[in-house]
Amino acid sequence: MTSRKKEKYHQILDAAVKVFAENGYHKSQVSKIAKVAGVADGTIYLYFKNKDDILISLFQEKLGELVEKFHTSLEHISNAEEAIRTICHIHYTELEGNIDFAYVTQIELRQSNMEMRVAIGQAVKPYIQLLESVVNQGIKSGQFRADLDVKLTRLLLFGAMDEVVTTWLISGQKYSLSEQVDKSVEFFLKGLKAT
Amino acid sequence: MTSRKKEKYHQILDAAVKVFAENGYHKSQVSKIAKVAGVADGTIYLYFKNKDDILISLFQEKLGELVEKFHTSLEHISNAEEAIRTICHIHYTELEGNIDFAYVTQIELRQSNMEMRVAIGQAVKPYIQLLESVVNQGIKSGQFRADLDVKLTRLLLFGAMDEVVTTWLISGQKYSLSEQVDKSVEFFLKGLKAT
Amino acid sequence: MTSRKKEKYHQILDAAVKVFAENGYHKSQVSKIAKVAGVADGTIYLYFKNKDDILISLFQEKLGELVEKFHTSLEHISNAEEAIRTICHIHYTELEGNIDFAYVTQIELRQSNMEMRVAIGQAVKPYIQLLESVVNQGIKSGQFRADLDVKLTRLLLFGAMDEVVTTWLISGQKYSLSEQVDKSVEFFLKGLKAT
Amino acid sequence: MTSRKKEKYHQILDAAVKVFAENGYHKSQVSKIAKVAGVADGTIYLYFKNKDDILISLFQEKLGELVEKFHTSLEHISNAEEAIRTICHIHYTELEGNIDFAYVTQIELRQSNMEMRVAIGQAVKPYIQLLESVVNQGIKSGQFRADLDVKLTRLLLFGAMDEVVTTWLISGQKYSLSEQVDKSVEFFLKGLKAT
DNA sequence: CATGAATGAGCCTTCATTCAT
DNA sequence: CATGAATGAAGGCTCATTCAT
Repeated sequence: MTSRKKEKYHQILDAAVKVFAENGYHKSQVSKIAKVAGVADGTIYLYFKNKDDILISLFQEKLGELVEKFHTSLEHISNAEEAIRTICHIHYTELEGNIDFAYVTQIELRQSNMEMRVAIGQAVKPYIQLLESVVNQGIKSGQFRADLDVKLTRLLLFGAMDEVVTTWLISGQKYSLSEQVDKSVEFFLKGLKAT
Repeated sequence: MTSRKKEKYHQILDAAVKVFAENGYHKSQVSKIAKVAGVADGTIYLYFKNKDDILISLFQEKLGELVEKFHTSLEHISNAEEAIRTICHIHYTELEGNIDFAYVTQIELRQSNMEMRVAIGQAVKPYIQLLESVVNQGIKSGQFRADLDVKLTRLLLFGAMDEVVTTWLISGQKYSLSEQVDKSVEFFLKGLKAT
Repeated sequence: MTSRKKEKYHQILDAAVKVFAENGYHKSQVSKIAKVAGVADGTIYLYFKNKDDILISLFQEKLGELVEKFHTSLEHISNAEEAIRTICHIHYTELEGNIDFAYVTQIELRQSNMEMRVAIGQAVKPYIQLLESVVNQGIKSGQFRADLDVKLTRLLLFGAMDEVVTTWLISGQKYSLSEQVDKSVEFFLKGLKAT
Repeated sequence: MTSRKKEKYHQILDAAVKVFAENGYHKSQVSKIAKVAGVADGTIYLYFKNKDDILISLFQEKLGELVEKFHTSLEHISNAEEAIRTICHIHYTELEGNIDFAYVTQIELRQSNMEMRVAIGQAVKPYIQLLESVVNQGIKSGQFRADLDVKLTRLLLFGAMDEVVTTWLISGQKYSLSEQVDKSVEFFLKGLKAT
């Protein structure tokens, strides 16, 4: 029973990614998602509160998986520099490898009202916190500057990577996103300064 | 004649900033903007092609002014480090000082379809190019690392600042944005590394 | 299921005849039709593509019924003169007996754009063809002149009857339309000439 | 002064024929007519009460000229048969030679509400009366049947010709309209009957 | 659990008309 | 007489959501 429920739940989410990515959030009708998912319109509302909820759930679900991946990959990495590199690598490659999800994340998800953004903020928090813990770890180990403002730094890191992904996406993915990892990480670690 | 035209044009844009900031783009009726601007609904369409055009024009107009400010402020600054600091300072303080515009820029503007994002991209370009020229100048002067990927770096800088502003905005502006300038700039210049 | 669907479909068409006849096509709001039909505005669009489609469907539906009547009545009539008389009789009496439909047919239907007129032309075709077949039959039987241009004649017949109906309608139906049958038919058969 | 007035009046009417014929009445903006006429929007309202009035005036004006032509041509024709032939000839050739006006007359003019149709009816009246007088004359001279219902006959004649023109127009003017004169007149004179 | 027909609120845009200049 | 910027009423259509089956 529960597994069947989950099954349909994921059917709908999978359909939603496709439809949102193809048409954009506002131009995606719930009925279209239902059609792609192979369920009736009304069935959507047995699994989701409303259309917004589909987008939020979609994001939470997928981001949850992603954060899972981050944690798994970082499990045996104690070196902060290496951790930063790993995070950036996963961030870029995962989105590069799943353009539909990337599209929803970088473009459609921003088409949200204030309430939704708060919900989305909650979903992103684990990732932001992951960044924070890595920075903290780096400071503790002496690899990173002790005077870093951790709360600010995590934003700067996330924002920088986020912008790179979005620009790559809007450009039409004309170049390799994963090839930007090394230079991005180098910027994070060494900054702009020559010395 | 032309000045009167411009007058009404700006009346409408000023009204639009307020209305968009207060209600969000999709929940802002054109008639509401007209009311706030003190013109008839139809008058809007003498100055703008449609609702989207209001948002785009608004952004272009205001961002144009902002880029103007950047250029003016940078005119007598040849030091690349100082230029980065100035840019970040203006970026943060201008948006901190004009929350309505910040809101439209950081939140509402993202609620746009692909076509609009392209138009917006065009408007942001001058700013991105400004960042690029500063980075180039820093490399040339030897202040910045010669191996920087300029195209990537400008995105990392912009994305980092952009995220800081958005997060500050969504947090409810509970802290000072302009106080983040120094630490942000330090991150840009020195990166994460301890040495 | 299907019968219920048909039910609502005809509910809407019946409402449309009334509303169009009373207010004219352009001054008839879809919402008014919905109200009279006892359905929600949106329901209209489950059965019709748009407002134009209502008018076209209405015409096709009703004219279809009418052509049916013509065929039924002509089934056992082999005499061409009698056939002409029957057609004219049905044409006048049916419209006289259904003023709302007559109004829509003679007045509102003409308020259509070129695209609609093409669709309408298609619907009228069976009737025009009926006229043609009767004329052909009359020629074959020797009752009608062999040198008649059939394609032209059918138009002259239709146009003449059509104008009589329209004029009667615009006059405010101050006289009996069906009483015009004999004289009309006599004109068709004998023309103007004295001999 | 008056002549100048008339000048602009006709400028506008000429523009209106073109614009109505090209776009249809409902899709023709007053501003478009003004543009084509080379006057300001507001100027239109110095010469016409409203948009409807343009169409009606246009029709009255042009039809007046046409009726004038009818009268001139019929001046020296005392033979009723010949008169019918002349009328049909002028009716077809004039409209064939002025497709814009034909379009407005046969298609756009029908896109009118009840009030307009009454006004139009008034304008057509002289033509209908002309037909009536010819029929009367034919009866008096013994050329036409004495038992003709004159009021009905004039409608049958007008309606028949009108339909021929409209069908020719909608067909895309693929054949010669003026070549239909002889057969049409023959139908009017001899009717359908063989003997 | 699932369906899908029905609902009905909501809004951008057009354009005939006016009137201050 | 002429202008044309400004007006503002008006309505077709969409689509998220519901609920009887």
